[in-house]
Amino acid sequence: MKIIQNISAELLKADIKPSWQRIKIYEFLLNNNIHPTVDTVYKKLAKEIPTLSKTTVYNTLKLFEEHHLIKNVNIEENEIRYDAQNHIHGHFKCTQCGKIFDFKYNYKDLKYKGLDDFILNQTDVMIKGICKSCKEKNKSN
Amino acid sequence: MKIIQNISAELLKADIKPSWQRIKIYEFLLNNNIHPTVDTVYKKLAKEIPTLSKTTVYNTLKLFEEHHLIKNVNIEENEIRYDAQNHIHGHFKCTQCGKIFDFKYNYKDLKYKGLDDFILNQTDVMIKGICKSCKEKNKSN
DNA sequence: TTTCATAAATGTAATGATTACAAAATTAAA
DNA sequence: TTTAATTTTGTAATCATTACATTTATGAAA
Repeated sequence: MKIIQNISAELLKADIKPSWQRIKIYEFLLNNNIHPTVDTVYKKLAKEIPTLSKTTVYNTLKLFEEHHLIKNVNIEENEIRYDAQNHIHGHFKCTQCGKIFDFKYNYKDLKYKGLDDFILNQTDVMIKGICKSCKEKNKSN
Repeated sequence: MKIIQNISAELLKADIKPSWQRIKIYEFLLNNNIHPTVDTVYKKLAKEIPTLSKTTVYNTLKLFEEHHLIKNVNIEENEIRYDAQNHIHGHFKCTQCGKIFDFKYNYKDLKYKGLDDFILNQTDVMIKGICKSCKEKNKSN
């Protein structure tokens, strides 16, 4: 749980003017590592900020992304999800229950062929499969 | 360049009845490793098959994917792309020119933490950055 | 060949996420 | 306070995808 002042300071450090909406949106992302969609963020915060517009959520999240405060995680086909975690991790999507799991991997050991003289800014490892819980559920049937 | 008979046989092997549309769509994917969108496939083939419907392209590509003949590559935020290559490779997206590059990586060395007892079906490595050509273009400015 | 049943393809309409845009509200500066 | 700039808001437009009903093609049986 980060307090508002810290959040405000982090926004400023990223060259983002800390408006109330921006603070609340960033706070939500920091306190909810659930790779939320725009709609999820909007619905949760609309309770606290009744005047909140979905366009604001879209604009704000895009702004955060451009300032490298959060990452755009391309897990689902049809919607953007965001992730505010700053440690390197991969995403596992269970194709049965739809849940998304974080996992760690040895990213330092990764070697690439074909990307000489390319600038690598963001690496994502995405795995699809069946999660433990679904796997066990399937066994019992 | 695969010939029609081979393509037909491959479809049958995947339990897919080889209709003319399906053959042409699969042929296009095999001969064009460009991670095409549905729209790209549709537009190219509409010239050869004037009656082709975009819905058919959607349905067919989904069918191919369900039968593990092709893969759904989640490179862009807003559209599905497909890949018929069967060797393991990653995708690099240049955030400047938008081009997508394939690259090889040492996938056998990848180790995961947090996915014990999970079934891993498909692993994707996606990198965003600046390609060599754009990097050099930027230098000269 | 004709008939019938099934599968595949087609076209249109609906959905839903995202974006464009202009107006309203807020903030900062003068 | 006045003014300008920034941020937020709401509505309308866009565009990829899907739903669905109709038409067409295919294949087997008579």
